[in-house]
Amino acid sequence: MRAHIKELVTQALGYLKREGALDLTDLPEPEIERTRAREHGDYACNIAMVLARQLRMKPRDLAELIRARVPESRRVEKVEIAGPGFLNFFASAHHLRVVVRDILRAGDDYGRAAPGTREDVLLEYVSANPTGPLHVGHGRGAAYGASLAAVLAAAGHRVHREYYVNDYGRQMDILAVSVWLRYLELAGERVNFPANGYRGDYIYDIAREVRSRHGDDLRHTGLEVAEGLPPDVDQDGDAEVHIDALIARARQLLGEDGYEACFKAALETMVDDIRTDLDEFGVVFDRWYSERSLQKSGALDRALEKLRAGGWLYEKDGATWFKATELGDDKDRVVVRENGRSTYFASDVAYLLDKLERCSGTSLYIFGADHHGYVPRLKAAARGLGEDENRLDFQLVQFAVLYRGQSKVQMSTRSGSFVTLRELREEVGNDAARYFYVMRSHDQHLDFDLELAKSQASENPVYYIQYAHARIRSVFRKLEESGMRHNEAIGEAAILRLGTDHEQELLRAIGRYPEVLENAAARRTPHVLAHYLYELAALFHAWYNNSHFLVEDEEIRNARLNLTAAVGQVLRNGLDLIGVSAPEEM
RNA sequence: GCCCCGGUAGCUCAGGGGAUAGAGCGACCGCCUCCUAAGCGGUAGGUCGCAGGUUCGAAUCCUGCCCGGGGCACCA
Repeated sequence: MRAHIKELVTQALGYLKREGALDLTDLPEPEIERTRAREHGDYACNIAMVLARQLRMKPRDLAELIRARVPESRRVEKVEIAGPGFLNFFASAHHLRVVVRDILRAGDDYGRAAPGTREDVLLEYVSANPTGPLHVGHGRGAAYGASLAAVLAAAGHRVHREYYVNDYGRQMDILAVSVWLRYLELAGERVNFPANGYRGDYIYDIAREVRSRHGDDLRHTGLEVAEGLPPDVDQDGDAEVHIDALIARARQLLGEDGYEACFKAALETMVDDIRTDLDEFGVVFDRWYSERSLQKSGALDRALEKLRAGGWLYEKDGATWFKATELGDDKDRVVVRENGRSTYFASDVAYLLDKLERCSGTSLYIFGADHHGYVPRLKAAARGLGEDENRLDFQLVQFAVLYRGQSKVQMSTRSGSFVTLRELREEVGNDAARYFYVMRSHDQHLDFDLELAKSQASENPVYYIQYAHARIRSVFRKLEESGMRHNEAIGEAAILRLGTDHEQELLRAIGRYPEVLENAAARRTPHVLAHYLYELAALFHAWYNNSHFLVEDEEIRNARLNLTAAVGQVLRNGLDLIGVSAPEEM
């Protein structure tokens, strides 16, 4: 509809230009926006105000000139001039009628653009280190990423979803060693657990697993482990130095195979756990991309070679550096350390190159707000690789703070007493969690009220929306119980009899759905969809309370049932995109 | 110090160049012989952080300042 009106205005401008009434070389593209107030019609165009100055005309006079040339359209009832010079378009009854028909015909596809009508998007999200279970912060990134991916796909993008698994760096070694030490502990050895080790209970679970698989094969005495190691912080040493030495000792005592056993057990257990967790949350990926595979495939070397060929690398203090500063970052970045190991950033560059080669469109990153420092260095990397940095899109997800009523829920990763995503899901349910995570703009801090999320009352927006859907289903159940049938054809023919304010509002609202999706996709803001669904539910509840559907008059009854079915369809389609179920009854 | 996000009703937040700034919660007042009251209707409540600037038009864009949150590793 929006495109249609834009076309009408463009044609009107074209006529005027040909008639010589407009002294313009280029015709600007008219902007068509949704009106807010009912008396302003359905769509408004501000073109007269925009052009008035350069044409030295009064906006309202110009608007009148344009209005007189707007072609007739079945979908437009009338065009009015209002305020400082707006052209207000009123949708015709015919248009509203077509909306209901389109929704009922398209069903689950209503609002969905054909795949490939927009550029491809490679979306990476969550990508939490597999060193522990996901916590509630990851949950927001997961819910946001999954909803955004679905919205983008619905808007016509081909979307590829990836989780980048950091299975290479030092943190993974620390995890492996933590598992091994717990394993020794379970075997009855006395070992000191390092200050920087992973302390969560899940480490014991993995250790038990390793023990059941390998028995005492990996066992060494506490003395062998500790002998000659530099002191940990609690003995006035350096925690980092201590744990690095511990990793080296583990490698030495266990040998390549034994060490790998601990490492793999830890990695696989954690990744499986995360995958299951996300799966249950309705968050899925097309590919789990291993950081280690970048080494094996040679992608890492290739990326570094590409940077070197471009003259963006140099050696200093035994390390290899990337000249990020010359490409807009605020400091140069090490890619290969003095010890010969590549950095995490080097992997990032390699992964970036791989993404840009695989995806023709945009590579979209979803980061936690604490990672915003990555943005300039990745843009620099893209430029260093000779790629267009505009093919990268970074969305930063702000923190979520949990509340139980008025009081903040304390979270601390260090002590191991954090609230996991799983705990949150078990407490409030997947539907509420998914909705609450995306109901606020992602670049806004989120206060997540657990009590509200659990509440089964209208104050809880999730239940409110779901209840609207359940009510709709219940109307159709009642219909069958009273021995009546829904006749869509009769309803469609009589759709113009839907004349109450509530009905008109609902017709307008469901017709707006495709534009909501388009907007949510373009701005990467699935929260606008969450808001829209709430508004639609509110309009439905108001209508429901105000009128009866199962009336004697066959025409009115079926027309209302058509509208009811259409509203239910839109609610279902929208809820599906944000990963919330649309229950049949509650 | 530099960088990112924010400051809109008592609280949580929409709106991010347009026409009288919106919603939920909370407060107050109403509505069930009728398809689910897990709902609906109404009332009260705002110098859009402050000061300049751009514009026909600024909560919205720009600059500065104030306040809050986060980030600035040869960590991952």
